[in-house]
Amino acid sequence: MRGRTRAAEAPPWVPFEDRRRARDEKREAVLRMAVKMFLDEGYHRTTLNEVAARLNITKPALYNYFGSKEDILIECYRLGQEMFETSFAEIESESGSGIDKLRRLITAYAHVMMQDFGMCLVRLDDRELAAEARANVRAAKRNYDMAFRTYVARGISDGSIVPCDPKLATLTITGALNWIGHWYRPDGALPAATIADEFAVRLTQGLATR
Amino acid sequence: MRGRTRAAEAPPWVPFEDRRRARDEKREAVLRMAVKMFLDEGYHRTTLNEVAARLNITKPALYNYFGSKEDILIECYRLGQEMFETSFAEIESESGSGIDKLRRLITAYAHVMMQDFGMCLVRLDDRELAAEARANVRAAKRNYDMAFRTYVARGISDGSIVPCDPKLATLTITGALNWIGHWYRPDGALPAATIADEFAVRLTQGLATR
Amino acid sequence: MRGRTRAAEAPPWVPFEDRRRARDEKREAVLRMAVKMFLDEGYHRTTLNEVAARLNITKPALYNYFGSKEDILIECYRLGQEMFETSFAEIESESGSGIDKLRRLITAYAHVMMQDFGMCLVRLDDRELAAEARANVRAAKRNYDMAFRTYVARGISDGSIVPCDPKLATLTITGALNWIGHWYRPDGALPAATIADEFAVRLTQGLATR
Amino acid sequence: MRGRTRAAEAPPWVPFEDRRRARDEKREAVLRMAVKMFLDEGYHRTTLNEVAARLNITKPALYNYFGSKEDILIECYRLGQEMFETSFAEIESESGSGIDKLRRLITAYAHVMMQDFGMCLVRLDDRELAAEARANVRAAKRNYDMAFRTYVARGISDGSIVPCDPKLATLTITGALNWIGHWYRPDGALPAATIADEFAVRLTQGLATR
DNA sequence: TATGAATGAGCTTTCATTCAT
DNA sequence: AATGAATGAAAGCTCATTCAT
Repeated sequence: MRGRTRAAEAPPWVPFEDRRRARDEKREAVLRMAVKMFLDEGYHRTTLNEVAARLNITKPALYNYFGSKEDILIECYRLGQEMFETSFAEIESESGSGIDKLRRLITAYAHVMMQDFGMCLVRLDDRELAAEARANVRAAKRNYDMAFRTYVARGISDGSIVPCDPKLATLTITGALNWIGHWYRPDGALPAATIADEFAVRLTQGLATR
Repeated sequence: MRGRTRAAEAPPWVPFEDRRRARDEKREAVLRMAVKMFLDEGYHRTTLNEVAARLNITKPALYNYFGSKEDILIECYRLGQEMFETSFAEIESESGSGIDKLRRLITAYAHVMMQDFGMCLVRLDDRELAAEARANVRAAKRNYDMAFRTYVARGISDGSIVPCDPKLATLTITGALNWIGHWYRPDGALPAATIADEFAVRLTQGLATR
Repeated sequence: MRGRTRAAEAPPWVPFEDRRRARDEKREAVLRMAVKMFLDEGYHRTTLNEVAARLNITKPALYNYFGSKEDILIECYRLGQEMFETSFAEIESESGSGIDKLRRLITAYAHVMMQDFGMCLVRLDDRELAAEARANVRAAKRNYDMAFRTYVARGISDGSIVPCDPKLATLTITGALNWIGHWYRPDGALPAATIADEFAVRLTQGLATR
Repeated sequence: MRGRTRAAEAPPWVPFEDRRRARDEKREAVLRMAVKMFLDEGYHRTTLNEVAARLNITKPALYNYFGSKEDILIECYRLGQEMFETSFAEIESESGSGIDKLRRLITAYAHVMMQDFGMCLVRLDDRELAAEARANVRAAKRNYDMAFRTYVARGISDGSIVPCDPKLATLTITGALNWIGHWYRPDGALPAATIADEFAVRLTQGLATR
């Protein structure tokens, strides 16, 4: 009865749509809470009980949104990877010399590294993941490294970067960038944009021709 | 014959000394195995049972050498800290311009970071430690950062380093260095000395005046 | 039909109430089983596994009702103390001469001492408890002793008890009473009421004036 | 050779005797320390390590004197029983009316109950013992109870004690006496002799004819 | 006789996960 | 969709006891 009355008042797909949206919002809320707690306390020391409690729900309710604790972790990684990959794709689609693109890549990478899901990739331990998911994550990380290396190599080719070993050059750059995830505090003295821009300058200082 | 001769030559406390030495050696063996496994598998996923099994002893035997799992972890950190601090003290005692000492610090830090106990400080999670030990470790880490910052500042003063913000300059250097602990493989293509020397050059390229 | 009728009659919170009641009942069942086993076998020798097994549940299920083994013990003591204190309060609120109240106290104390939770106070070892809980229990025990001593002193004042040292007089009385917890068997030859009444007579025989 | 020389100097059994005496003394020292700690901390919470440490020896050394922890406990009980039985035998061998002997028994029992080995029988848990030793201890305890009951009955027969139920009369007496083991402190305000004498008076006050 | 080292057995506690409702 | 309750699996730690020396 009630259902019909409602259906008459509004397009029939609205409740479903609403319901799905509500569901998605809750799922996201779980994810945002979980990532914060994973980063704060570590994956192992974060119990699902505590995650649920902070969301004012109970532990089994989480299983409506995720199949397992590991699934939550996988999703954290996935969202982080998405952020990286979106940034990277945009840079790749643009034109510019090797050094230009390298600088843009550094800036973009730094920005992602200062967000919860982005820093997951360096702060959380991918050995928590089962083989498949772990392989996936590691492949992604390697790809990001390769992106840096590719731009360095391109810069050497097009003369915008001084001749050097792209592998070693990249290792210092990505190291400095990844470490951001370990010290950055959103409420700290340094704003994210400053950090990102400074790093782009500093990390390419020795590489640029001129 | 030899036995007798020895007995005549050696002081009577030898057996005790032997025992103590054997004990110390075993303690160290535990530690070396533990640190390897902590680094390989993570602290949480490494069970004392497995550590013991790999040493061909049983779990409770470990308690002859360490009071708790956490004590083993603390000792790993302590040995790492010792390595850093020994290196640092030597550099501090030498003379040289700011940039010189910074370079030596980078080389030394990189070397320690490529050894098991040294990389503990960045690979293991100090949140596993109870309050006191954790505070200790974090203070040590801060000190190391300060050492870098101090040399940069000194270099700016003595004109060997270009004027810049020591804090930001240091963040890229220590980031790149700390990250070594996450990618270095003793059996990899790059020898430790190469990495250390290259990093010293690269990470100061943009800082040196001339 | 019946379902509906019931639903109409009963308030909607009944299921919740039911659940809570069920929960409380189970908690009590745990407690009753635990106290029996603690008394039978001793606290240390009673494992949570055995407690759980006798209740046809598993060990971790116990942790739904109690935070730790010690918490169960604390609760046993608390229930025992409650029984003593309820009895005592009632006697205190009544009127009567010192010897009258002493006799009533003896009877009441004996009765509590012949019940599981009551005899906990003398049969279980309060050194199993952590400092705070132990202090609490010991204070309670001292209070009970003081109640006896107070009534003896009062009886001496009002002339219903012959002059004597209240401390020593009390020590024989409470000793005899506390020991009940060590020999009383519910299925033994002597009914609880007989014991309580006899003790009230016997233990005051030498004290009453006339 | 050396043996002979020695044998010539002194009776051959002396060293053996000495050695045995030394051994016995050590055994006793273990026992005295153990009983103190069992009483102080409880049998379970007293570890052999701690016993050994307090004697400035090591844990396995204890096994030279006792076959197991339980053996130590058994010996504590045995020594306590000996004390009781010696006292009892002496009283039994004397003459006197029922009430006289009952009073002497109370005094003697109280005295034993105020000594370490004596109070073992009521302070330590005989369920720690394996079946045989436990049966032995329990039989002894029953015997002591029976001694009291016998003297009460004898007193009723010879007219020195008023007619009453010997079982119930005895329960108050032995209860008060056994409880001494739970509150007596050697360094307390009441001297042992006072306690023993007072108890003898008080606990028979209601029983004596005249 | 005494020791350091090792062991086996056992216990409490934790936690992700499942299930009936 | 959500809950309370329960579970299996596992981990760290303790301790009496044994053994080679």
